[in-house]
Amino acid sequence: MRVTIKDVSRIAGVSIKTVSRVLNKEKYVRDDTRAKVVAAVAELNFSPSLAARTLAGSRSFQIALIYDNHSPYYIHAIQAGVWARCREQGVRMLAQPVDIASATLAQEIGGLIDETHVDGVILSSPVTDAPEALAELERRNIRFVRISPGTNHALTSSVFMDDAQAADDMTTHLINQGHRRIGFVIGHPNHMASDERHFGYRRALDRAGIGYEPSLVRPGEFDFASGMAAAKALLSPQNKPTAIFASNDDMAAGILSYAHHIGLDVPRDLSVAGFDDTDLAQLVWPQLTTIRQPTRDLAFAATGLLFEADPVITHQRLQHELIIRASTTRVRS
Amino acid sequence: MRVTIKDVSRIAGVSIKTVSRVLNKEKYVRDDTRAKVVAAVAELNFSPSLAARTLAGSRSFQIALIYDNHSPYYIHAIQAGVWARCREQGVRMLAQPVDIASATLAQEIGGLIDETHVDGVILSSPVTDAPEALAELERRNIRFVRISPGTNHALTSSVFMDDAQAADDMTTHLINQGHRRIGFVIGHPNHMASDERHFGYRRALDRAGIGYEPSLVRPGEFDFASGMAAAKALLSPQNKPTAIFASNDDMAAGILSYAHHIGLDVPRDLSVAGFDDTDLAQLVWPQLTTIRQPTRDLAFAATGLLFEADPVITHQRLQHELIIRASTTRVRS
DNA sequence: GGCAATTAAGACACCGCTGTCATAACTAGG
DNA sequence: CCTAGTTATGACAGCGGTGTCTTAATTGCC
Repeated sequence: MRVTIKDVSRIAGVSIKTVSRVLNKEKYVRDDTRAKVVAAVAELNFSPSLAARTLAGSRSFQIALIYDNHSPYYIHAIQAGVWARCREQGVRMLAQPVDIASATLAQEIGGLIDETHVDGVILSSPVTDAPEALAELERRNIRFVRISPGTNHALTSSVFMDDAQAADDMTTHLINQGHRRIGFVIGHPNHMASDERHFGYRRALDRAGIGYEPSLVRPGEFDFASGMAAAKALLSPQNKPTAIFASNDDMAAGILSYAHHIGLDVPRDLSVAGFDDTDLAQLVWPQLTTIRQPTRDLAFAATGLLFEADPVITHQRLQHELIIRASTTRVRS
Repeated sequence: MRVTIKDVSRIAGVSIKTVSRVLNKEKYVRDDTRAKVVAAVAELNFSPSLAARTLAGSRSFQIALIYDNHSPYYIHAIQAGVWARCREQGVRMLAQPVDIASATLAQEIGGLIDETHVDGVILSSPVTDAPEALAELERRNIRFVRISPGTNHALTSSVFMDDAQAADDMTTHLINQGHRRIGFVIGHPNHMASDERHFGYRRALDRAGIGYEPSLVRPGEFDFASGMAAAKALLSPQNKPTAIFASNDDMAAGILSYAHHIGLDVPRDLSVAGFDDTDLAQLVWPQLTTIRQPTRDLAFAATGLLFEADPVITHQRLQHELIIRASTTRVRS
């Protein structure tokens, strides 16, 4: 049979309510009483039933992480960050993949909340900007924090980095290395960060007095294949970029692959830069110059905001970092 | 206020027990009664409280996926497979990372089960072979299925692939391409699959009448860095392998990187093969010849076994596939 | 030492469902 | 038409905790 709070109370010689107080770290328990309870809990190896606590109380000790992102690296880092913070709080994490294009998105999220009574929700991009999802969460009046939202910043607490500034930094770095014809691959249109990065690229060019040339800019989807395709278009004879800056590492890897394929030497013939600093950046050759996005830390911080006692809306910006590796170099004169 | 089964029963004009019957697809409900209930559920957009169902009933509609694996690709695929199967069953998945080296492993798993009352557990390698974890699950008499266990096969249902045969296939492929000096990088010692793959490599050599040369075999840890380190050791002048077979793709990527670093052309000067066919295999250049491990399908199948009504111990072998890409070629004469 | 304020502990209802048991409504066979 | 068996539905307790309220014990202060 399952060990219950009753067993603990019997062993400790107190009422179940007192055990409950100790479990929940409430005050008004004498130290010696607390000690007896703690001892009984240890002796019986008691873990309280989440189901019962949820049903009787006003908390469920669970939060949900909702995501729709097909980059394993990104998701892995996000999960790790959320999980680590949950662990500190003694709260369970429910990982919930969704499809933001699905017609039943709101229903799924609503059902999740009703079924599980989660205490809060973490939204990762691009679910952060799915109106149906946001509306559903608002309607249920549940606390949620967004990681790198692109829109509607006043709505909730959020954590993010400055994507525009990061892209600006990278572009400026390339310019400082003498590059003037810098290709750019835009990210997935669903992600607001894509716009920001695009904007940062353009701003840096502007400031340097370099004209923005549409033929040097290509759409992408954040995946390897679209990186390859973009490279193919950008590396045509009339374009002749000396560097290509991709909006994420996967696409940069695609560019590398295509460049090798047509016999270019990176970085001698072409500099390639990525964005995100996922593990992949170091698993390709040459290793990618990229922007370190503090993904795990963003997730960790976001989860911390969710647990904040005072639910005031807070925005936390985490610092990115320009990581210079072997895939970029000074332009040949 | 929350919508409860009472609200549904009132709208439908039946008792709460009847609503419960419909929810649980029990028999002994007339079709017209069922229709009334279904309509009321839809009208109120009712989702039953998991906490209440868990507490009152004998099921929790949740299972746990326990893993300790630092390959994002692998975990991503495993999660996706488990999740897809859970979704079909209307069951929630609790993802639980653990540290199999931790002294509190058993306690953590025990606590998880006591707290959440999960209906079953999926174990992914290498937790599949952590004795404390297995003992704890046995002690709690909970159903669990293992994905690619290395030991103790009679203990539980499991799904797996034939790692030895796969490594044999790959080695044989290299031999057929004329390679005789084939280096091998062993996987992480915690993983039983490492032994199997190592064994398969050796068996293929044997069959071809090629001697097993310890200097051509190096330990690894399943990560990029250990692949690089192994390459450094293997590519010494006295060794001169014409091919290196790594026990996973991450290490193969490390080998590629080191080979490029010292100016080797892959596959002209050196063939490199991986194992797993993670996304990474196509994100490096040249793309890796590797073994496709049906990771997602393994997870999907394992979860299916967990839901099997009749809990008979079943072992399901899924087929691997030799994927030939650009990183290997005929040996130069 | 007496009284109010504070601290400490327990009694008990109840959270929203399911399991068990009782009972009502049908169906079939003689 | 009656009885037994089957099908359909409901009443009610109880799962294991927490919230609220009550009461007892202790403390502080004049």
